[in-house]
Amino acid sequence: MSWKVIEIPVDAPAPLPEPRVDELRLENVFGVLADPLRLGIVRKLLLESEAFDHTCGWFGLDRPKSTLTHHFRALRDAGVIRQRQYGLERRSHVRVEDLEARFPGLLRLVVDRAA
Amino acid sequence: MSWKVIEIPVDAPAPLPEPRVDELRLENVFGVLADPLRLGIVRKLLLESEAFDHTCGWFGLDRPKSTLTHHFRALRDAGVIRQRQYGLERRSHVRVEDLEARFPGLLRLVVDRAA
DNA sequence: CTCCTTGTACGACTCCTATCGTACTAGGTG
DNA sequence: CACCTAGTACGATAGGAGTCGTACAAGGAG
Repeated sequence: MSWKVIEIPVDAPAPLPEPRVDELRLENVFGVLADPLRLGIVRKLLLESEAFDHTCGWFGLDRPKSTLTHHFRALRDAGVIRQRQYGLERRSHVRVEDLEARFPGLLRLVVDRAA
Repeated sequence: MSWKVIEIPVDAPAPLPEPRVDELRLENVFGVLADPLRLGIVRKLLLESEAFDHTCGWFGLDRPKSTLTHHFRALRDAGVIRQRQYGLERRSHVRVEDLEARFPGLLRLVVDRAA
């Protein structure tokens, strides 16, 4: 993998409910990535995230908060991102290792061909 | 590629209207493959097609004809399959080379993880 | 405590899409 | 010609998903 794998501190909050690796289904992942806004979110996370994960506000998306909640929830339900609650903020990062293990090469497609 | 690339005779009918390779968009391909029925169609074509392409009836899908027309059209509009009219029949095959050129590894995911 | 911030929950609205019945067209066969 | 067959076209329906406003909950700062 050419993108950075995020390292989570051991004392980080537990992830919010999410599907296990063996529960990931290709139809669901395809479905959730078929939306341009969500594809852009995942792509930005893969390309620009650095040492840690990010809040919804970091993406600079010009949409109401309730819309963003909807999309981040969809991404988490499909198993594409992992979310943790840090006080006020809910931070997200792509489940790179899980997705790569189950669907090798998928994230490469997202990074290369999202334009 | 491990699946068979179909060879079309030179005197075959022209393909029905379809997007060019450079018009293929990842969101559209993801969207069209997010449907379980369509994912199954593409997977079956990749795994079981032999020397030539196939009619709608070959798939043995227990759905009305109008439903099948709808799904095959969606696959063609997204650029996943190519269709040619042979007299009465309309035969389909996956655009393996085009998809592999634009989204390398995508079809591998479909074949391996459609269960 | 009060105020601000981050994000959720709920509901409404709209649009898209999957499904299917029916009617129809085109090509092939006798 | 009549008849069958593969598939389209059209329309109706129902369910799902994207969008968003509003109200609300929880954490942090003063």
